[in-house]
Amino acid sequence: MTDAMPSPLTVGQVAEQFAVTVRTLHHYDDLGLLTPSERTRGGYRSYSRADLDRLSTIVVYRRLGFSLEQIAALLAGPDDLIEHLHRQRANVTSQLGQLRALVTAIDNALEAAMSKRPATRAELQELFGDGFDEAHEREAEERWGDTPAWTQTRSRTASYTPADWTAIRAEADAVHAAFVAAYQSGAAADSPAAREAARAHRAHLHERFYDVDAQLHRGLGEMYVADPRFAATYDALAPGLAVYVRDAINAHADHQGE
Amino acid sequence: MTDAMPSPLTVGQVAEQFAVTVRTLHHYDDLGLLTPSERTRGGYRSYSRADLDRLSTIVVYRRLGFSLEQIAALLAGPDDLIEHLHRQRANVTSQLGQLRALVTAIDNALEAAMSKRPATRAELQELFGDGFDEAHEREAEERWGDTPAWTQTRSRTASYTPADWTAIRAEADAVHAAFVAAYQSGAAADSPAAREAARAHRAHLHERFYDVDAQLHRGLGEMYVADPRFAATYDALAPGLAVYVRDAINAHADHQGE
DNA sequence: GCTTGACCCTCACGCCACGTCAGGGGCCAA
DNA sequence: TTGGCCCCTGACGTGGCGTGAGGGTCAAGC
Repeated sequence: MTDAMPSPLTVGQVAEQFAVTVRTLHHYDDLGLLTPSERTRGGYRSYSRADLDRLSTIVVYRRLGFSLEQIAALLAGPDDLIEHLHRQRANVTSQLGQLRALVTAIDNALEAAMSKRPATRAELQELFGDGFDEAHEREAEERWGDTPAWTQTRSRTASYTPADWTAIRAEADAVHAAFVAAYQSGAAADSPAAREAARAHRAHLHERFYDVDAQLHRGLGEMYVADPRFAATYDALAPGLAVYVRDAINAHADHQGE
Repeated sequence: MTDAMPSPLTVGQVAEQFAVTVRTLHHYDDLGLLTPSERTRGGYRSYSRADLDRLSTIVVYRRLGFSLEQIAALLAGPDDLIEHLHRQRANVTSQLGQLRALVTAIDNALEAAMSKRPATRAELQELFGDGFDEAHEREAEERWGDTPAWTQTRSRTASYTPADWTAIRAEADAVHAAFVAAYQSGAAADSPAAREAARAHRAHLHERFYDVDAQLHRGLGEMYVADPRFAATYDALAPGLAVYVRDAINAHADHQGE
């Protein structure tokens, strides 16, 4: 937690500090993208402070989705970063469009493959597992039965078809996956990736169950940490995830409020 | 344009009919995913009607983003297609979230890298090339000067910064890329991919320049075909694209109207 | 029957950013 | 000196094909 590290570092130390693997550093060395400025007598790579600066630039560019070749060009020439960023944005936006079309296609396939009657309890249970049994539902009723959110939830979910429920389940899984991906990539709880996951989380609840404003969203985040059953659900996906989710929700809300 | 093809087909014929490459068919054969039921004396692959049916299933699954391994499983076992579709949807949705976060990150980088003064004419010209000179602008003024769309465009674009303009350029490029990708993939003008591109096109204009309803959007589509300069711009990206864009816009509008 | 040209065959390497062994050596404390 | 942890350099694997190289096959026209 302190940066009182001696200046020349070994691969392992550098790897840990930048949350990359040793293999990645070897790879960058092979490509000539980041060659440590010294070697020890024994042949160990020895990274200077300047090497670390360069690496941090590389890591940032990588997070922006640049290829290693592009990064090398950016680091070498006085090329225009802004122009590269625009090209990159266009690429990513184009990919976004393709993916959105893909989701539409999948949804169409799903609709074609499924019947449209409202879902039975058995189907719900199969979809959501132990989390969706009668006891769970009765408790929710007792706990929130007189809140507007619960009323809204009851009226909206009553008409959902099996297709809707499986879509909802898929969305929920995707939201969880996004949180886990951000968390395990080492991104901070207020990083774009984490805030994006929080945004998706709120949008999911808002669209499928009940109106969620920033205030209520923060409350949910706190509950995920405070209520051991919610905490256990998240921590089962990745230890420490519940706290991360709460922090990401708060970061998202802060960011929106600006 | 007729399907009066003899039933046993060679790789080249099959490849053309399904818009895949010969190498792809070889690859599927290598994997055992699609082994043609016969060979000629000379060793040529010979695809029967049943082989073609199987291939069409494979192609559809590929468009839905399944891996070849998953497709093999789906074709082999009586596995649940619906479950696979949900998993696939969750994956794609997760990727969507990641990409959205990436766009945010890039935008932040761009904002950090650029100043915020309004853009100069020289900058606009550099960005948009020949399409943005004084003559062009005067003509536009004469042609549309008294329409509400043009008034709105003037008032909104006046405050755009260089960062805004480069983002707009990137978006426009992305929209074009989406049209070209859909067009060249062989997808019909009313396919999800093409309609998604049309949606992005309308959203782009709507957000950046002036309010575009379905009616106005259709009008623009017709103009892209009718006005030779617009048609030339699109056809330069890919011959026949102008007509495709118009048809995609109409398909999108029809779909929305349902 | 022979030539021609379009089509087909089977290897086999290349791509991208590493992951994952395997086999061997260095470093440091007890 | 021993042990345990770290480091080194190859070298192959991943997915879904693209792209040759080097050579055989087929149908049509002469």
